[in-house]
Amino acid sequence: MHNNQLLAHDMKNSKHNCDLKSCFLCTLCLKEWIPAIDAHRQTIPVKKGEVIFEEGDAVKGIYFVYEGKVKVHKKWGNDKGLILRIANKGAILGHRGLGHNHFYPISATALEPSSVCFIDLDFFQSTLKVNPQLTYELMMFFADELQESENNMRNLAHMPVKGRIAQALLALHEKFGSTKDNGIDIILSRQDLASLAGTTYETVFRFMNQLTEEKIIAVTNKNIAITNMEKLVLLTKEKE
Amino acid sequence: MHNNQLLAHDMKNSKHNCDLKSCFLCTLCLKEWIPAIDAHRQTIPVKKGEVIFEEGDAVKGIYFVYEGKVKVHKKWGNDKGLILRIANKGAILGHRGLGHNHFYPISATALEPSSVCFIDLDFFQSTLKVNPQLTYELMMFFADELQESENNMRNLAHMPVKGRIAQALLALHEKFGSTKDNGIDIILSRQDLASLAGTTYETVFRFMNQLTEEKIIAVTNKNIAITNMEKLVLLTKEKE
DNA sequence: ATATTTTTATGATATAAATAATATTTAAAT
DNA sequence: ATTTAAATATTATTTATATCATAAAAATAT
Repeated sequence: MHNNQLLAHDMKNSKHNCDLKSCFLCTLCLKEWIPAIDAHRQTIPVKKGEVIFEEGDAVKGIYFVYEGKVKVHKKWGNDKGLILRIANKGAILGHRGLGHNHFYPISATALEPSSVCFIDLDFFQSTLKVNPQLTYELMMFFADELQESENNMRNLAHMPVKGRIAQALLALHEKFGSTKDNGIDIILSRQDLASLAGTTYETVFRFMNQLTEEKIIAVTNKNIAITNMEKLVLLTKEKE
Repeated sequence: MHNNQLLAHDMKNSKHNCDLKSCFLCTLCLKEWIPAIDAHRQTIPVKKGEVIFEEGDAVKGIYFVYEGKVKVHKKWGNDKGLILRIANKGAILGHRGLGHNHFYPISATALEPSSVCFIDLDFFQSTLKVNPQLTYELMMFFADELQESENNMRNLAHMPVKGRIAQALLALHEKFGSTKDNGIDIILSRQDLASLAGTTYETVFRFMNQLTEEKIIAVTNKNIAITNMEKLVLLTKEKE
């Protein structure tokens, strides 16, 4: 459904094609296989806010982010949700659609103008067969993701909201680094930050104010800078 | 003199050693590799409540459950925790220790007298190299686990406790089936059920009473029977 | 340039679920 | 067999966080 629209776009934009050497797929494949990837990939430009695939869609293939940032999220009802991950340059996307369920368990939405590379499922399966190293690393990647997911699960169950917000900020800082003025190099709406910490907009608003008052963070426009890393880390630590 | 000892030892082992054809590992390996597994495996009996490995321990290898049930859990503070999974016969255990972090992110504790098969990491890595099919299926298994973990994450973030308890009971029923008298075929303490639903003992106590009053479940001794599946499922569907 | 939608701001109120406190039953250990 | 420890039962109280309500400011579309 969404894919049809997206596929229609890609013919025009060949200038944004990736360099075939920096993403999860290309760095882990035999170099002899790269031409095959080149022949099968489809580069798809996505606008900010555009949905790449949606929870419940049949899995047709797998994506790699060439440019931009994409949020991976799950819905609950029609106004709540949870962001599970933010995929950036080079990251694999849609791999949750592998496994024995052939429908995406999550949605992917661009947070900024992005460009993703699409590989259809059949070709991806062949790629796995031809590249055991890729299969192995994909397995390892899943192991890491599972570990992180279960950490987050434990945090949702037991860590107070303020700690979860702190944790989210630390993870964003770790993943996206900081700009020249020490701000975390990603722009997120407060609602998205709330969905990342598993809470509501209002609660994020309140605690962000509190963190600012405590001089643990500094917010300029939409840019968040961590000014007291120790205290922020302390907030994520279990008590007693 | 040695003979008697050996005989006794053999008898003990043959009773508890696995048949090399039913677990995750053995069903997915080339049959030619089975003797190698046989030579490297170590069967370990574990008592009820015994810790097989603990969160933070260095990863030495991987386990397969031959007999019994093992809870996989994460700690928070020293009195709180979260059960992530209950591994039963045939299941792989400790695979969260694969990935790039070489310390177990979780603990494994036997819920009943069990028997597990230990494979050291080096040999397991060789096994993966020799058996691409195993690597592939392990990757798929991780994909499934990640999907389940993220479902649970969303539920922890948004589903009310009663729904999460319902969800936990449904998952237990799905996984362990039921005894002749329609009870879910696992005995869990209320505290473990609480840790599985991500809540406290008292809250589980309250809602289990409520579910019993509503004739959705029936509890006899420690055995839980689902008497109204539809209503139980409905509780997991209530949004907003 | 103006209308409309989305995001942000902020206090008041409601409530779900945790915590606390205590009694009792059951299981494990000496 | 008896002490000790662990699991269960139960109600009252507290608190953390969501919900509600409303307004202003930005951003996006017309």
